[in-house]
Amino acid sequence: MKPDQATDAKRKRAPSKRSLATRARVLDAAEQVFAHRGFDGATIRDIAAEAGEPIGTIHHHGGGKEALFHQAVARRAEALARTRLEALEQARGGQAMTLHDILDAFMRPFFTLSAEDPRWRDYARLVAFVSVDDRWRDLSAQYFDPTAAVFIAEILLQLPDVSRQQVAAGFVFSVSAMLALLTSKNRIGDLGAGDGSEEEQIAHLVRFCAAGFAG
Amino acid sequence: MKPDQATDAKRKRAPSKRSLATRARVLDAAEQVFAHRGFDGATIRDIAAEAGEPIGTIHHHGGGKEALFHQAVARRAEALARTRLEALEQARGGQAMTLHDILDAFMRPFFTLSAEDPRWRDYARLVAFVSVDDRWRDLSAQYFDPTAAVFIAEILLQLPDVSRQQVAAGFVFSVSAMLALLTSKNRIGDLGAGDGSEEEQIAHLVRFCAAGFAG
DNA sequence: GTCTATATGTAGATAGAC
DNA sequence: GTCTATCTACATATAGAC
Repeated sequence: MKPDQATDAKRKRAPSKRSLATRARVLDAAEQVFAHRGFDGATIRDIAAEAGEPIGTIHHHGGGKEALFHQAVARRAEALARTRLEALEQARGGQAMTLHDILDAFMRPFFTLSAEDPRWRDYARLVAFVSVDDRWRDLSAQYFDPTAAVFIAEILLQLPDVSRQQVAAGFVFSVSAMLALLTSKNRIGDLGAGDGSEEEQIAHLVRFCAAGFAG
Repeated sequence: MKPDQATDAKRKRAPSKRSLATRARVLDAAEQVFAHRGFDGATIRDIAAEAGEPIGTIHHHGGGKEALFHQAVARRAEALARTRLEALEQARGGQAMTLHDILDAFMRPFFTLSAEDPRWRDYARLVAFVSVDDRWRDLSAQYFDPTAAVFIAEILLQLPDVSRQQVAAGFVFSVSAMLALLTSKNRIGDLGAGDGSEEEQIAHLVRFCAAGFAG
C-alpha cells in the first residue's frame, strides 16, 4: 500500500499542485476582503472577483462563507504564534530577560512580518475585526489565547507582586494598543501630524506597555 | 410670529411628543443592534423588531440604514464629550493637575455613564466598531477627534519633553485600551480568571496609561 | 405620523456540464 | 478541479392606504 494514498475513507488523496495554488489564491483574496469589510460586509462574489476565480471555486475550497473566514484567520495564526514563541526563546537566551524583552518578543514579530509581506498587514486588520466582535470569541480563544497564556505567565515571573488579573488586563490593553498601531496608522497621523519611522513607533509601543505594566 | 413655528421653509414644525418618543425608541434599538452586530450584520428588520415598530417607521425616522447609523453614533457623542470636558475643568480646579488626572477625566466618564445606564455600554461597543473600520473614519473624526485634540494638548503641557507624535500615539493606545476594557470584559476574564471590582479595573487602566506616557 | 404591501436588487448556495 | 447557470431567501427601500 502506497503512503499518501490512504484507503482510509476519511482521507482524501493529496491535492494537486494546481489545486493548492488555487486554494492559496482563494485564501489570499478572502483575507484581503474580510480584512477590509469585515465578515458581514464581505461577499463571496467580492472574494471571487479578487481571486480571479469563479464563485463556485470559492465555495469548493472554502466550504461556505463562515468556514472560509475561519480558515483565513487560522492560516497565519500558527506561523504568528511560532514566530512569537521563537522570539521569546531567543530573549530567554540572553541572560536577564526583562519585561521589555518579553513584550518586544510578543509584539515585534507582527510588525516584522508585515514589513516583509503586506498581506500580514491585512491579517492584522482581520484580527482586529475578530477582537472587536464577540461573535468570534471562540476563534480568538482557539488561535490566540494559548500564546497569550504563555506570555502572561512569563510576565508574571517578572512581576511577582502583581496579581494575575492585573497582568491579564495589562496584556489585553497591550494587545489592543498593538492592533491599533498595526491597523490605524491614519488615525494616529490625523491626531498628531507626521509620524516617525515605523521602528520608532514599535519601540514607543513596547516602551509604553512595559512602563504601563511596571507602573 | 411665534417662535418655534418658523415660516422658514427649511424648518419643520416641532415634532409631537409621541413622535419624539418613537424616535428615541428607534435610536435605542438601532444602537443596540448595531452595537452587537456591526453595521453590515445588522438589518433594518432586526432594529424594527427590537424597537417594536414596523419597518416603515424605522425608515421614516432614520432616513435609511446609513443615516440611522450616523445618528446612533452622533446621539451620545455630544453628551460624552461634554462630560469629559467638564471632568477636565474640574481637574483644572484642583491645583497641580497631573497626567493621571487628565487621563482620568477622559476615561472615567464613559464608565460612570455605563454604570448609570447600560445603553452606554452598548454605545461603547458601537464606538469600538467605528474605531476598527476605516469606512467610518470620518465619523470618528467628526465626533471624537475634537475632544481628543483638547486632551492631547493638555497632556503635552504636562510632558514638555515628549513630541506631539508620541503623545498622539500614546493617546491612541490609551483609547484602544479603554475600549477593550469597556467592551471585552469576557476576554480579560478568560485570560486572567476572576476580575476585581470595576472601580479597580478603571483605576488600573488609568494608572497603566499614565505610566505608559511617563515611561 | 404610522403601518402594509410590494418593488427591486443581491446575497449565499448548489446542480450539473465540462 | 473548474466553471456556468440558477434557485431560494432576504436585504433595503418606497408607494400609498390609513
